[in-house]
Amino acid sequence: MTAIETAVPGVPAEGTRARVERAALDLFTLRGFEQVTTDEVADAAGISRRTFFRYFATKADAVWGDFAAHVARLEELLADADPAQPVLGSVCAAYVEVNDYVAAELPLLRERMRLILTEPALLAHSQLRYAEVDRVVARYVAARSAGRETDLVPRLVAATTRAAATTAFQAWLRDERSALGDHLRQAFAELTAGFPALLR
Amino acid sequence: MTAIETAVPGVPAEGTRARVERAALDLFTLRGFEQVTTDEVADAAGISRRTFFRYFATKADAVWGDFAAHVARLEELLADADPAQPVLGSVCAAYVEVNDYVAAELPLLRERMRLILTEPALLAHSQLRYAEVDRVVARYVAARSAGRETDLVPRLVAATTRAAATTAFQAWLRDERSALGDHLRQAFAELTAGFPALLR
DNA sequence: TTGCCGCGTGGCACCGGGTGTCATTAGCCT
DNA sequence: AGGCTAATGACACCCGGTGCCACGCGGCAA
Repeated sequence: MTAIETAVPGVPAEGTRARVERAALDLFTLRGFEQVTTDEVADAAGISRRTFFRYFATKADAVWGDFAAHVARLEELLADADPAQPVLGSVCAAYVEVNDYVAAELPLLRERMRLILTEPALLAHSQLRYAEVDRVVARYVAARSAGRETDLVPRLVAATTRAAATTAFQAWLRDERSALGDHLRQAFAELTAGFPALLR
Repeated sequence: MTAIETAVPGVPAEGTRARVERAALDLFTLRGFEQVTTDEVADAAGISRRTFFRYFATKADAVWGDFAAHVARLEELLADADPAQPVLGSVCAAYVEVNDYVAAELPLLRERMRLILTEPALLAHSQLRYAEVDRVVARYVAARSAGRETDLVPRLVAATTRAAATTAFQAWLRDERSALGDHLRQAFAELTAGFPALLR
């Protein structure tokens, strides 16, 4: 496969990153993450393998988009949360809001998340990304409950809410027509109420 | 570094696996997972690199011991659980019991878990191992609640209880003299009660 | 215009994890 | 003794990731 546009050295590239992401997503979705080499992705995007690794630290990073901005937004939402609201409620609300995408972005999100939650190598890698999210949440809970970020409860809230969110994403992926927000709210409702669906 | 015992080809090896695990654990703990090559581990254990990968599918697998047996025991505990007990309680109890180690095994467990939860590459890899655990738990919850393994609630229980268990392990690692069971019970108590520690 | 410089780029060599293949060797069975 | 099985080790290879260097474009100053 050859390049659509030949890259010009010395030029700021202007949209190269997005083009590489598209090529990566397409190839990974089509043939599977492990079956595609970084050489092929780079080639499809019209850059060299070496340059690919200047845009993305690892092969896996090419599917995450601007995840750092996502985490930053979550952090802002938590910082702006009403202190009168319960801590756990604020965390869940922030998760719901940060994942409130406009309709046009949903297909891309689906593609990303399908890869991340389906491909073993990407699922493993996700743990490293989600660790950043956990730290943000744990820090917030610690601050609100006058504890330390490394205490059991802040970490527990971070780990379990994130697990719930991930599970909601899985459910969303399985049902093409469902709304992500509904799954998230249902998952958090179960979690915060101690799984009432299991009472019998 | 040279071998303690030179391996004899054709002989069943008898304890080679355990020797490799020890060498790996020692080296990883001493110098860090990524800083040690599989060549060095193999050499320290007196085998070739190629043979190392016959005992362990990946470098990371050398720190997990017989994890499949661990998962199998959890599955048995769940199968033998009292059907009169609440589902969630059975899952938590099984987690506590499967992690009820005799004192002599605790230092080894600490070493393993410290590596797994501290080294980024191992933390990422852990996701793949824990996915097996999640499936076992989700299957049990689905069976008890007349649902499917892929439904939201079974997956949710599996993901959140496992997240709670992992968090308990982290707390245990931070406190040298604490009991793992105490952390697990406390984490599960918080989880199943909807985090009462956060009420204010 | 000429010459210099910064920077994105690509080529290349290298490292390390992981795999397929093949020859070697020992124990065992007949 | 001869043949079979199974564990091993050597070798070549693939691929992700990195360090290094040379190239070429645009911009800037003289």
